[in-house]
Amino acid sequence: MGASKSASFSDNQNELALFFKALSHPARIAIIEYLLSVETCICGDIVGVLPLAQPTVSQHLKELKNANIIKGTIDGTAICYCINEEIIQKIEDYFGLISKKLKVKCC
Amino acid sequence: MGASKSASFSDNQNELALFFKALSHPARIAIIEYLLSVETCICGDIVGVLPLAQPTVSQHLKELKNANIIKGTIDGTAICYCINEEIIQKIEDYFGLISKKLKVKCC
DNA sequence: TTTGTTTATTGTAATATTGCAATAATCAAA
DNA sequence: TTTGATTATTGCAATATTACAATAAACAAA
Repeated sequence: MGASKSASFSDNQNELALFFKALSHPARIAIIEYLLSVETCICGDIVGVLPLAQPTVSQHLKELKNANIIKGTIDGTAICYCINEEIIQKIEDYFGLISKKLKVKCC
Repeated sequence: MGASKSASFSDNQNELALFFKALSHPARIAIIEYLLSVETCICGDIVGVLPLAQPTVSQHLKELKNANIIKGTIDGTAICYCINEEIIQKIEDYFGLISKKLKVKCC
């Protein structure tokens, strides 16, 4: 074997794992940090910012998009990428919940 | 090629990516949820809870430990596992920071 | 239409992850 | 010391990820 036994876990567990998997590469962290640093969402220069070839960057962007972490809309020849606020809020809440549970229960 | 070009990114970006990688598997999410659900940190029955063989669970626990997400201390024949509060707080803060930036900048 | 610019897709090689049987290691209790 | 219980390690097969050259697709402007 070798494939992940995702069918053995709950939908919620798989969903969370997929979200974190999308963030599990430094290039994708760098993309998010770049999107946060620019003043506008319209940004057609992500390729020039990263130390990776264009097809590789395109692939990483696709993964972030599939995971619903960024949104991309066509803007002439360029693509406008934005961070999806909703999902960030959702994850912040998730860790907040964990924190709250830990404060009560941990030794 | 095919290996991750981690040397091309900052220490902080790599560190974050490694943290998320440790959470990028449903079994490891399940382990964390289980640790949160039990009333005490002393828990030698994680293997029985997961739909995976003992060596596989042991491997997942090792990865969570390496990522500093859980702490394990020996307690007789069993191992006592706990969630590392510090790192959870750190990540909660990270997403909080992203949220704050988004509220100001996003279109 | 041709050219230039930008992003996506395909194909492929290198590397990493996942899962588990077999086995080892550790330690408490008989 | 032997037995039983629990966790770790090793070795290997199946699968997934990463990176990029080559190429395609889409579109604006000359």
